[in-house]
Amino acid sequence: MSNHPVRPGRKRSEESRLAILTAALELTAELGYAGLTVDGIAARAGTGKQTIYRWWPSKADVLFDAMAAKADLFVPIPDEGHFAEDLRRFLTASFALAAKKPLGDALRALMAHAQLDDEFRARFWKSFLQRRREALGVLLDRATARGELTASAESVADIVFGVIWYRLLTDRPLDGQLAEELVTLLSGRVSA
Amino acid sequence: MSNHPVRPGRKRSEESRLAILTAALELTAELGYAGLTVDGIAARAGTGKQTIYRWWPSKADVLFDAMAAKADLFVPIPDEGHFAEDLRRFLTASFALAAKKPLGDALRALMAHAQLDDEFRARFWKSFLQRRREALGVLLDRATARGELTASAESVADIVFGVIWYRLLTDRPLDGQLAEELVTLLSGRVSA
Amino acid sequence: MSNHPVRPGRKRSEESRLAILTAALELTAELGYAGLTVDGIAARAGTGKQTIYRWWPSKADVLFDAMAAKADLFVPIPDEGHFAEDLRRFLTASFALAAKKPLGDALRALMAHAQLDDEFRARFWKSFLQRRREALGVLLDRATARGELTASAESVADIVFGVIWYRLLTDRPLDGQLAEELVTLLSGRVSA
Amino acid sequence: MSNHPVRPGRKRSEESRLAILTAALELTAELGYAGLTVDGIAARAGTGKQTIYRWWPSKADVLFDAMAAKADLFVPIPDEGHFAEDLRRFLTASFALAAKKPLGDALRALMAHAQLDDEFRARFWKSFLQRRREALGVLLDRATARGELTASAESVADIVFGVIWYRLLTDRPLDGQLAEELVTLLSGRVSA
DNA sequence: GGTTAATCGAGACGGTACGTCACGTCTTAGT
DNA sequence: ACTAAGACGTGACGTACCGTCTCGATTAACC
Repeated sequence: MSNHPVRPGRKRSEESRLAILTAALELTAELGYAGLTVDGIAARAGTGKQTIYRWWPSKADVLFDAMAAKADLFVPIPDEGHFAEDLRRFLTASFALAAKKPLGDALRALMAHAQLDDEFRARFWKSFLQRRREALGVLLDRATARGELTASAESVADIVFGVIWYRLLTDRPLDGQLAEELVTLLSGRVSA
Repeated sequence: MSNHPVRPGRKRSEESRLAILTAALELTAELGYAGLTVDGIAARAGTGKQTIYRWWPSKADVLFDAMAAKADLFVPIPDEGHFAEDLRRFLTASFALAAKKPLGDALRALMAHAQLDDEFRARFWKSFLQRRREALGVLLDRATARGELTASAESVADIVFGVIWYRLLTDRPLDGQLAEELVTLLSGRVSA
Repeated sequence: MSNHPVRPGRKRSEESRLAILTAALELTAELGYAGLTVDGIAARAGTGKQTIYRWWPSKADVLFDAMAAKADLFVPIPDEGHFAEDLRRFLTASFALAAKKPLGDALRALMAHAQLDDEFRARFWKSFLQRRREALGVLLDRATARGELTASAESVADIVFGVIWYRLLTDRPLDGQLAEELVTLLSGRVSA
Repeated sequence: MSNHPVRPGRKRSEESRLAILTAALELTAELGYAGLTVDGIAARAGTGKQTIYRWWPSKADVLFDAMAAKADLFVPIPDEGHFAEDLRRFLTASFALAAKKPLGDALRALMAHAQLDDEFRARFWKSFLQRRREALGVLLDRATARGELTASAESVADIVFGVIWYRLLTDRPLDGQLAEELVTLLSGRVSA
């Protein structure tokens, strides 16, 4: 009944898995995503290249796993009673995530890679972008139920993530003022 | 008085320049940006690779020049009397641009490349992104003067371009409904 | 006890090695050394260029190995009892070697290459020219012991190889008459 | 009747001709023949590349002309009364030539180039090697008339030039002892 | 306890594209 | 006609990574 039928043979090395993820993150921080190579990861991790190719389809997937392992990418937002505060918290958490040192750069790189590799694009959408939308969706559903939204949930999501990604990709910081203006605009409330 | 003092030597070949730009655009359409190579451009254009490297720093710059040569990237928006209509026209023109066949894909690729190449990122910002912001800026200045804006000009620009790029990069179409919601939200007016 | 401690990793491909040597020799015969390129060898051999660069420092080294593999470059001369006959046999064997079709041309090319590449010059001296001198040295030692030499062993070697190379490099055949005159002059004997 | 019919247009620039020859010699001395390029000569000489290609078939021909302009390549040997002394003087003059700093290296390079370029090989033979043989030929004719030769004139020439070139090409100095041994061997005389 | 099978590190392999270099030719304006 | 300057098409260079393929060794489940 298990989907992990007991197979003979050596088990996957947890040590190698971690070494690879660590190496990927370190190398991205040191050389940038453009300087990240599978050979480089393998060398740094003390691993064979095959071990990487066996478990990840591309170096972008390695990097994504590495990020997911090091950071909480999907922070839940408790119900604060009204959308303005919910959104403020969501934005604050998201801005903090993007500002974290190797994280913002890595996300930019993954979004870039997604434009060049159709298969990764699909995986990135499903495993990250869509899940982020769903996290925001929880807030939007609550707001919709309360009649607090000034635009369709779909558009609000596109505005929120659009602004975040646009600032990230154009290398401009995500500051508190922007958050407040978004809250005001999207919740129909004046900020505190 | 001329900034082109007469220099000796053979003049740059206009024929080669055009052949290269055409080849770059064709190959991007046929193979995608990932399949675009300098060797490929040179072969298709019937030029030497050196001729490409002599005049462009990277294949992304070639592609950008090719796009700029084929499409009007900076459409001016006449004063329609109020911001809602100005913005509607700006969005319609921008959405149309992004939907044009090889153009949207090329823009996605250039934004991606900008994430991997710092020098290109600066050039792309100056020669495209910033100029697009300035085009929108004209509208925003008019609206500010009339007191029509619901948020700071800076944030409005980030929202407009953020939504456009986010939809583009996540491969989802830019539809009329989105435009109307943006107009309503940002101009404080109910759409016609 | 082995000087080949077991190393991990895939073994060097004997098949590729042979294909490269064969291709190098064929292409030299077909196009001349000037037309011999690493790209060409790799294409003909069905290998990657890296495989060539991994194992040989230059195309001249490839060609030398190819020659060494196909021909007996260092024929031993049995003791014939007196230097005149020893030398005659050495010359006959050497002349035959130089006259063999792709061999003479290849040797000319390698000597030429040695003039343009200091590192290859050193390798060519050690792996070919010096070993040829040592082969002749055996004969000269026997002759010295018997008191048959008309000049110092060093000078005799320079004369023998000098004449061979000079004729080769000036594209003039090495004929039997020359051999006889050398034998007479250097052994102090009248030829049979 | 003149073989220099008066032609219209600008005369060949003597200044450029000299600058090119000087540059060729300097660059060969500084970088070695392998580092000698037509672009380099033109840049150093302050000349267009076309001017070089108009007057010389290859960079080797430029270098040969440069050498010929700087050194007396064909020193005549006065009749000293007997072959031994004639030969000694010829060898001394030749050894000195080969030892002169940029000259020996340049000669090595030209001989090498001749192996890779059939047309240059023919020109080099006619304009240098053969003329050197003729210079020696004068001595050999005198010796033949006096019955002093120990081998055919042809073979003696091959031995003399063979030894010189072989030592030169294998980067070993031409010393006085070698000269004496050659004199002894070829003139049938004991050296002074 | 031997057999079978999956994994591991290492590293060689066939490829593709890179960005550079030098070639020899052509074009320009000027002498 | 010749010159300096320099852009051009061509083709080879040597390097970097790619993703795949042996190797021999190690580790686990199965018989």
